[in-house]
Amino acid sequence: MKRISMTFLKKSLEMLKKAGYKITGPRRAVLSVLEKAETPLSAYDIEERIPKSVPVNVVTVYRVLEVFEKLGIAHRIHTKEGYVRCDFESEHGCHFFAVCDRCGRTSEFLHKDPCLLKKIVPRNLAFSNLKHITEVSGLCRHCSLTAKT
Amino acid sequence: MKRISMTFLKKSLEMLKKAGYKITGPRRAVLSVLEKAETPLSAYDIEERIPKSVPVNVVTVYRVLEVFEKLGIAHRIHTKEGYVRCDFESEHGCHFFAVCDRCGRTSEFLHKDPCLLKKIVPRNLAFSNLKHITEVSGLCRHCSLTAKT
DNA sequence: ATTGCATTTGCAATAATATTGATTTATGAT
DNA sequence: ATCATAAATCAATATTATTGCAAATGCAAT
Repeated sequence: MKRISMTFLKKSLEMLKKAGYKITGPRRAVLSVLEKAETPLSAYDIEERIPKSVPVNVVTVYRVLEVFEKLGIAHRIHTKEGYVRCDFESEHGCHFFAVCDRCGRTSEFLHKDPCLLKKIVPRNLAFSNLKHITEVSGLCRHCSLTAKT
Repeated sequence: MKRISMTFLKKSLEMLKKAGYKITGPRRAVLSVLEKAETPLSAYDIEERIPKSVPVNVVTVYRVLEVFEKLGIAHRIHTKEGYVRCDFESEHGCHFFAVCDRCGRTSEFLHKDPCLLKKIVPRNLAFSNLKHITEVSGLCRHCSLTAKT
């Protein structure tokens, strides 16, 4: 059976249902904003981008994002404050987000080697449960071409 | 000539001078707090730990930290909100901070391979100027032994 | 020691971000 | 169509961060 790539929205709704969460207006609205976003958005950013015809309270946005993060629908970027959608491309490997220091645009990618982090962290630190979602930062292609200094 | 390992305080003061910044009471006070800290501290945390005999305003702490981060004296941890001191152990290699998800204790370490990050980020992302200071998180030894679920 | 002066600090006000509890509303299952 | 329950809203408050400006401080030169 061939694997069919699903849209962010469709897959997200499916994940919500599966986890027993209800499909509500605010959740749809936030998904829709995340889907279009090119950079990480704060809860307030998201609130602003939701059509005023169906206003959603910021507090609600916070709570929706909390659920989304728990389910792996959205990821909270720390390098640059804000949330971005997850892409679900694969279940395996090491999950990374690359954040551009200049424009903030974020790219998600997977490294095929799931043990990569273990190689990075020195043995004597004895860290376990290493997070598979990690952020790195630098300059994206566009910004490194137009960079000054 | 033999390399002599310097204390955090001494080296920091030297760095400030070299960069043309003045050695002031608040700056000494913040350095002293960072030196003792075992976990990342917010500006407010730091303010609290400064002896009330020579109080330093939070706003000042913010500004001091800003300078420290620019000079590489302190590093702002994103995985866990707060600042930690830098250790200056070496100029080369890849700089990492490992943050414990449970207790927040932070360890700094270097990976001898300076190009490690380039191996992680896929070529087609074309990120340049990859930050040499990166954070990873997981459970430290102590916490993984006493962890529940 | 004293002076001059740029840098740094403190203060007050405000902005931005995040959290809570109580109440109302809307969803999904029946 | 009804109903139990999850979710959304509102208002209030907490936390974290930023700004402009007047006053104080560090430090180099006298």
